[in-house]
Amino acid sequence: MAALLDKITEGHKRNRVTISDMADALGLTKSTVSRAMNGYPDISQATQNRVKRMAEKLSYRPLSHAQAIKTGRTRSLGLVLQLSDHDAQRPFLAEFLAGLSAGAHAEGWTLTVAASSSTEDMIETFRALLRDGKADGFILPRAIRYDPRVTLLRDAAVPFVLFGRQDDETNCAWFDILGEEAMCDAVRRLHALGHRRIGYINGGTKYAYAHLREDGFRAGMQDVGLEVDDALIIQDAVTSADGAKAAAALLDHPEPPTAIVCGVDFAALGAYQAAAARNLSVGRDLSIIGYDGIPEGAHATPPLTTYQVDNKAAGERLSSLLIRRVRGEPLEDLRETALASFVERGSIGPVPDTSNNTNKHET
Amino acid sequence: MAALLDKITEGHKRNRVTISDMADALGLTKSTVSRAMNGYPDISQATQNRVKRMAEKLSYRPLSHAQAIKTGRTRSLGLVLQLSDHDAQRPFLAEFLAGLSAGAHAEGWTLTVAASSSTEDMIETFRALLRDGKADGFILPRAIRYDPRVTLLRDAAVPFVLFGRQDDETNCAWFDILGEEAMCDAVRRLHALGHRRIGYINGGTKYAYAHLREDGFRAGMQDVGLEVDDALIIQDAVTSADGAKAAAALLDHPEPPTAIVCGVDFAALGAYQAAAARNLSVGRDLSIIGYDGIPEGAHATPPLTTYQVDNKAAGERLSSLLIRRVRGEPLEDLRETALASFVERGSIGPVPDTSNNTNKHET
DNA sequence: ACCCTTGCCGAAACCGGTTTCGGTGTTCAG
DNA sequence: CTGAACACCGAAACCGGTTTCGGCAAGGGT
Repeated sequence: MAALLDKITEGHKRNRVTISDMADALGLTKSTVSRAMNGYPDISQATQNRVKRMAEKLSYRPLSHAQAIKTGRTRSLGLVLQLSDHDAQRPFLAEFLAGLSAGAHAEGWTLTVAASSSTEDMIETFRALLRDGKADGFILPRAIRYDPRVTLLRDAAVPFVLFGRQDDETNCAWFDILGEEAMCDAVRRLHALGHRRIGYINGGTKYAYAHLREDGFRAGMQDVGLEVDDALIIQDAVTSADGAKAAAALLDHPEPPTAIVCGVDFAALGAYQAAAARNLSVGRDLSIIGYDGIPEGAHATPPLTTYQVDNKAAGERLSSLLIRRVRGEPLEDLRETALASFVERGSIGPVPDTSNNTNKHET
Repeated sequence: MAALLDKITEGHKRNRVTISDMADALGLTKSTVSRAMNGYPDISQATQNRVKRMAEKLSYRPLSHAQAIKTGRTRSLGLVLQLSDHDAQRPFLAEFLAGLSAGAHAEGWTLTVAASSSTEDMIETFRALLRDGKADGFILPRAIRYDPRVTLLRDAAVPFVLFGRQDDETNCAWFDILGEEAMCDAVRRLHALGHRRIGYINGGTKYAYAHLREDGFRAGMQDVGLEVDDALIIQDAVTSADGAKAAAALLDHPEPPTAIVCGVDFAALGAYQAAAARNLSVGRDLSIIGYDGIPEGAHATPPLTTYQVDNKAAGERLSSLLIRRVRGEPLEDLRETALASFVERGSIGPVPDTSNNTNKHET
């Protein structure tokens, strides 16, 4: 009889300890246990401790679905990916997810992800997740300048946190890596190596990061006292093909740059091709600095000097921030930045001998 | 008064239509509505239709958390990633997730993902997700030969579906791409081009796919009447560095192969390097075929001939299979396969002139 | 005409929590 | 000594569903 019962309960719900079990074990009522678990002030400290110790002992954790039906919150973070994004943030995704998951797990939260193809689709996806209470808040990767997701979620009064800074920063929580500092630093380093004509290949201008990085590049140029030649700035290179084309344009300039800073590593790798096509040796004839720290860069020849961003750490921070946001902390306290770390490899070097610089192609 | 009420309800739960609203609108009770929605046989067909039409009209969807508390199921698929995996299935992840998400969304399900670093961690992650009812079943990417996840989940009587085939196929639902067919086909094509000495660089032998693909390679060799020289088979190359080393070993063989088949594209790209280091022109002096269809392959010089797998479609199929599994369909009906599609690019060609084949290095 | 199915649905309990409301027992001022 | 304030907890309603149980009416057999 008892065995039969065991078998039945085992099959479906494995003897999970419920709040009633807790109440029985403690000689209290469900309501008291609930309020103790949630730290309500009208439960004495002594009782709270007693309850929490018992929870520990019985390894009781309130079932999030059960609470959700009353509270509406389910302790889960939402992430909707956009495949149309350039390369679907491919290199980052695994690490980024790992970070998000780790940050969520640390607080006992989970991560629900959805993918969308179009922007329309994306909005619909948000709506569906919200309507079904599948996410208490969202992480918004790859901030766009005037991000439609932000207006959508803000109107719906749904918590979110941006990865990247939006134009209208004041109204959101965000985490970002200071790409502009990296770009600025890149210029300084190149200047220290003697470079005076420095080109810049920017990333996708629809994204917020591109503008920031360009600003950083310009700031660096100003710092070292160089004037920027707008002909040496090219926009919207996010793939290696884009980068090759952009670099080609720079190198075919009457006064070509001796160094190129790239907003994204893929573009930098494209620049390698353009250099090779012109018989320029990267690191000697042409210095290249990228940004992102994709693995392909390390395996290129010569290995790409770049600024490495820690996407796993970013994910962790974002999870943490969003959880705090859902818990009600004010926006102002929920903004963090981090720096990308410089990784010096073989793709930069001192400026080449300038005597026959313009005819370098014939070397 | 009414306005105040509106404001309050709006803030927290946006006037979601509940089962009681349905009951009122229809003049039925909650229980009838519930059973009608779930297609219970003791509700007349007429009433079922009436209820479902009304659900459509009011756009009512039962709240999954609310049902979960009684049923234990929440209409969500679980996916736990292992970062330790070679390159964390990096190239595939975005597409794969998109497919999973699409497949889930089509049935009104969602996807919750978690990441784990170690195997221990992974088991703990499964447990946590199950204990909190965050997933009704799991998708298990990258099948391992004797997969610990399989035993874990089978013991716990939790539905799952494998991406890839396990050694013990009879006990699971799975979806897989027939990599062995691709490898076999590769050999046939190379043979048709005149190649007689063909090397094989396999992927990670801990994974199930590697054994299957090697079998496919051997089967192809047998098909065309070639004997396999075990010295021309190298195992466990999953990165481009691995591939370069493996290919180097093959090319330094006294009787080097004129063609190399690779179990994974990354290894194939590594073989490019080994070829370049020996002044062999890929596509002329040495033919290379890969498998996976990573984007890097298309941009290599020459572009890599490979077998493209559609990871998005795979994800969709896996979601669908798992959902059916959770709904109770028997294992036997839940096995599907697909083929990778051959993509001919520049990395293969007719066998080079054999007269000075062994001295090719000096060319 | 009577009983027994069978089809169909309502009433109410239940799931595992949260929250409102109220009722004790102390304490402390008057 | 009384009354009010306060700290603390129990009783019960509630959230949005599912499920068990039972009741009623129509149909079918004798």
